Amino acid sequence: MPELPEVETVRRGLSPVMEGQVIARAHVRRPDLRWPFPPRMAERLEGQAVLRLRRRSKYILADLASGESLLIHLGMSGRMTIALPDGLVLPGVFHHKPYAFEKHDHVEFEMASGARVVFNDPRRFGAMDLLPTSTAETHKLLSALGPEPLGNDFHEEQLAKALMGKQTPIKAALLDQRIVAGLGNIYVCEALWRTGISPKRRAANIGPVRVARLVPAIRDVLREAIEAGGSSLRDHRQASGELGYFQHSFAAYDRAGQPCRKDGCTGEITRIVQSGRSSFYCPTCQR
DNA sequence: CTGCACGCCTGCCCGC
DNA sequence: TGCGGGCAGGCGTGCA
Repeated sequence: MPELPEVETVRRGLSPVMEGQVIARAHVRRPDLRWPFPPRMAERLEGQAVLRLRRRSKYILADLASGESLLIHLGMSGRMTIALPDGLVLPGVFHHKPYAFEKHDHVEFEMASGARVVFNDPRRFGAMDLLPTSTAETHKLLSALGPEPLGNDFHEEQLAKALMGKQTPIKAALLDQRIVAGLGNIYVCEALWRTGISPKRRAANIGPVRVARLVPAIRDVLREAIEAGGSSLRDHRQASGELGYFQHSFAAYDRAGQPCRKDGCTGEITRIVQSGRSSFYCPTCQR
């Protein structure tokens, strides 16, 4: 489900109930998600203050006072939502409702304030792990990640170098988290539409001018999506439980058969399958 | 090394 | 209404 904008939306929503707050109790209702939880996860979380909530790519990291960090991945269908008991008012937290157990609520953090943070994930492709904060970047899931697309390490030279010699289609290259970290199927489709690049084009065969245009296109689409609270197709919810609404701004993704929205283009958005995943693009203006 | 298919899960939507 | 097939925002593994 969630790509960088959805994860960032969730992180921002959780921040007022978690940052600087203590996890009083952790309820872990099953032994695993995609992988087994780390040993004694609940005990290692209980009583810990959350110093900071960070995001790296599609991962959320909660830095704890113990010197450990809780790593959270939402997989395809994961949600983290806030529930507040009746009458509890916290600054910056809106649209809450009291907690009522729902199917697939696998993990809950009961904060000392009384707020609950609920991790729900029907497909269980999500993950949690505990790792030393000081060596977080060497964690197996994080060590090979490329630059943050909204950070300073993502720029024209970096991208040109990463795409150099790559015979794979640009669609697959941009989904490769080692090249740039955080894009998924939706935002790759959208960024390629914005730059007029066909998802089928070999990565190595994109000229320097178009590589340069990809950088701001990727940044813009991610920033706009974060601003809109992410894209809600099936699963994504903000931490408040509200939908995101960037899906109404899609130009390519999930628009098969509909007219291309580019000025002056008379093409129609087409769905193709590349390495087993849908790509949506306009064959007329994306070359 | 690269590129790709597959599996992990559940739920939903569509056609019959 | 029921049932089977296809599809879904991710990602690690294993294969050629």
